[in-house]
Amino acid sequence: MLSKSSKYAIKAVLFLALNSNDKKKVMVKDISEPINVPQAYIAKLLQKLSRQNIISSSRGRKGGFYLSDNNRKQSIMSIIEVIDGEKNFNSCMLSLKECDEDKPCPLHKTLYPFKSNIIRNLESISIKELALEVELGNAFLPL
Amino acid sequence: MLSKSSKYAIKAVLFLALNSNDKKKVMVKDISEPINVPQAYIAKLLQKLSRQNIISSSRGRKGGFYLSDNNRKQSIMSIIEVIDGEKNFNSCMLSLKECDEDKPCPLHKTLYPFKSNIIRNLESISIKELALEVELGNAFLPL
DNA sequence: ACTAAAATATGATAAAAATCATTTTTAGGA
DNA sequence: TCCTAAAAATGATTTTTATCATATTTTAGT
Repeated sequence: MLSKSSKYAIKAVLFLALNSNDKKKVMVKDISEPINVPQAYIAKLLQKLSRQNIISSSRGRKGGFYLSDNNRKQSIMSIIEVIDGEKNFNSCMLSLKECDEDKPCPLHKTLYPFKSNIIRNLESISIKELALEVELGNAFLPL
Repeated sequence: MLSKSSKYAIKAVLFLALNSNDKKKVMVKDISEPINVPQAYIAKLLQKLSRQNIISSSRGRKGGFYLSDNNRKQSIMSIIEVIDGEKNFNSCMLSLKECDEDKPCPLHKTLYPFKSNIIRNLESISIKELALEVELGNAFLPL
């Protein structure tokens, strides 16, 4: 469903949402350790997200990654799109090229409604909202 | 979501549902071509399915793959389980080891209901039922 | 029995995804 | 200005997934 990379990225962004702001930057090694993802690997993902303005970064001394207020307004889907390139979600369950309401694959009718709801949710939930759930103790981010 | 292998396998099984029975066996090359999957590759998948009694086969002259009446009663999920090994579906959206109702990951609450419905559907739809949809012209199996 | 046609088994190769290592650029502080 | 700490860039390696190739067994027909 989600690639490992997307999962890592979401975890890292949530970690940043909870532990950073424009005054308080966090460097990769202090992100990679608590979320339990190899440092060099998460660094690459963060750079990609930063280039697409999903997260912010500054380099050099006192540098690090962080989330601005604007960053926090982005949807969870935007993270996935940057990392996985949206292909995964929008494609047919059986990977038939031509699969839509008119010419649905055998699984389309039963599964598409659910899938489409998942997509809609991921598009509508913002980083900020999701982080709030963790702050309120309604959700957890272990390992 | 589904691995390429699972998708191939489902297509092949549906093809067999539509084009074979215990009197009419089909050999790999006559399956691989219409469903557009490399012959040697689909052969491996079919062998795996055959070993787990999802489909039937007989070798030697006049041999081939086919679906018995019992085979057709199997669920679509059973195909996926044989090929992918069920890991993919039952795991948390963020791959956290500990993620359940008590200690949900941030995406659990919003997405689990949909995912769980998808799983339930795949478990309840039989091969026969899905093939019927294609026969009735309600669903298509192109490419 | 023999042969040819089929699945089955095994292992090799290729492609993609994930991980690791090294170098370069940038910016703050002495 | 120069040193150092950080991200950014680049590219190499490993692992997993997908694909290909070859040999082995089984079975029907002669």
